[in-house]
Amino acid sequence: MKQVKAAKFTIIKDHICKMIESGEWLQHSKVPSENALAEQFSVSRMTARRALQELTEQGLLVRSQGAGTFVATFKSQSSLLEIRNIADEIQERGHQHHSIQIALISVDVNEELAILLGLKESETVYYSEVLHFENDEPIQLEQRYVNSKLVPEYLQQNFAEITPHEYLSSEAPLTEATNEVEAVIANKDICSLLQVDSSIPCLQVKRRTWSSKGVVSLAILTAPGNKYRLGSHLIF
Amino acid sequence: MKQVKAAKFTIIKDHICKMIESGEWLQHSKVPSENALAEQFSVSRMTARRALQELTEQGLLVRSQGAGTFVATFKSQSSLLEIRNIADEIQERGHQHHSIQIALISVDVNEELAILLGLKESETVYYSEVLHFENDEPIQLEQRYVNSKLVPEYLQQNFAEITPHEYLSSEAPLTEATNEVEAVIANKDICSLLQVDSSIPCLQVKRRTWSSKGVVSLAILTAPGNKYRLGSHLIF
DNA sequence: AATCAACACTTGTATATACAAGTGTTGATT
DNA sequence: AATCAACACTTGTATATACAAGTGTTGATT
Repeated sequence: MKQVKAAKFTIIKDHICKMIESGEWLQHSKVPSENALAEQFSVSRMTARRALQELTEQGLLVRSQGAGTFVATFKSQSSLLEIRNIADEIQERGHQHHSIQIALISVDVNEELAILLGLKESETVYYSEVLHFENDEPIQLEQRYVNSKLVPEYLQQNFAEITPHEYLSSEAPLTEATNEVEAVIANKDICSLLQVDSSIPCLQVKRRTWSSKGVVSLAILTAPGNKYRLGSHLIF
Repeated sequence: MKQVKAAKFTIIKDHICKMIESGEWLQHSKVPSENALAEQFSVSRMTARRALQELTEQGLLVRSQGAGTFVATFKSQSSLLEIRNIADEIQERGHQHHSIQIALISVDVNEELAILLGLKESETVYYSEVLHFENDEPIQLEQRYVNSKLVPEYLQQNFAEITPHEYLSSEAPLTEATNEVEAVIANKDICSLLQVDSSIPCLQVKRRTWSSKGVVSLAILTAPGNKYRLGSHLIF
């Protein structure tokens, strides 16, 4: 693992992200000014400015000339050039999640799952089931199958601390993903976890992610379709 | 209309856009370096850099430290980053479609529709409703509101021959789009058009498209969620 | 001919500085 | 009490400068 010296503006960005994600800085609260950050981190104003600027582009902050910089309204659809999965969006708003179960599964080579993950004979898969909350309401169920060859220590993670997505991103940098979106009526178990009536349509995203070494995981994300929207923004 | 003096970096951005859009600079061709642009436009390197930087974020250019800046690959970005709307996919398989109705609508400035389309006082909207088929089965309902200023001859088109999407693409080259995906229970009219039971969840995509002159159209695409999938593929 | 160090050129990060322009507060004037 | 000009503070744009770091070419050495 090559340790690259982090650029100064990323240190400031990380700091601000942490303050927001941890809930220390709430919606609409004022963020230190460029000059304040510059002094605090002993950098020039332009460097502090870059950190604020990039976070603004990512939709975490909003800025107003003369007035200052503020933590963005969490609800706002901020996504650029990406189909963001719902969990990612929640993450930015300081989400909570409960791990329901994790397991090691043996998969038959001919099963669809094995094909999707590109598994060979007698390879195994890790499975995790995590429920995501926002404001104490269940908002998304994440069922994830992970290639055990590529991420051997997956099951040892404490998914109360870190989301599967966060862990996978840190461990095996993702280079690519495919998404399939369906509208479904979820089964009883999922409905009861999400606390929705079984007649309510849900959005279901099947997302496969790749690292440079192959398919890392297949995530099945289910969310009530009336509560949450999947936004995207694209340029031709 | 207050005429604001354009910032220097936008002048450079506009110039580069024009060179690419006009076809003068082809895919992968080398773009002048920061220093070259700085001299050409009599600005500092940092200002020229900003123009290149922002166009890179928009996906028009790609940059490589040491090597230079190049015009991005046109096709790859769009197909990779696109949520393909269901009609587009059908199109590739030789689809059929029936026009159900077309109309001219007056919209109140305060209505959501007027806001979404960026309409001013007393401007009008064209409305079209087209049902798409595959193998003689209804597969998607397309309800589309079109800015009558930007596409004045919309209603004159024969939508038995050409799909609204095809026509709009030819008429006002689309530069940008936002999509919102929801899982919904469609109303009775839509269900009967799609020939599905009213308990079946549907995928509903709200897609707004822009040309360089503004919002061109708002399309509401509804499809049975169990039959059809919305696929996408993205690169981080 | 093959090798490779030196070099010119490119983008990336960072600083210090200047002025423009918008916002909200403070305090003198009415 | 109401008004509003002055002011401090904020973000936005722009410049000049320095060095880091990656790339591709050139030319001397082998």
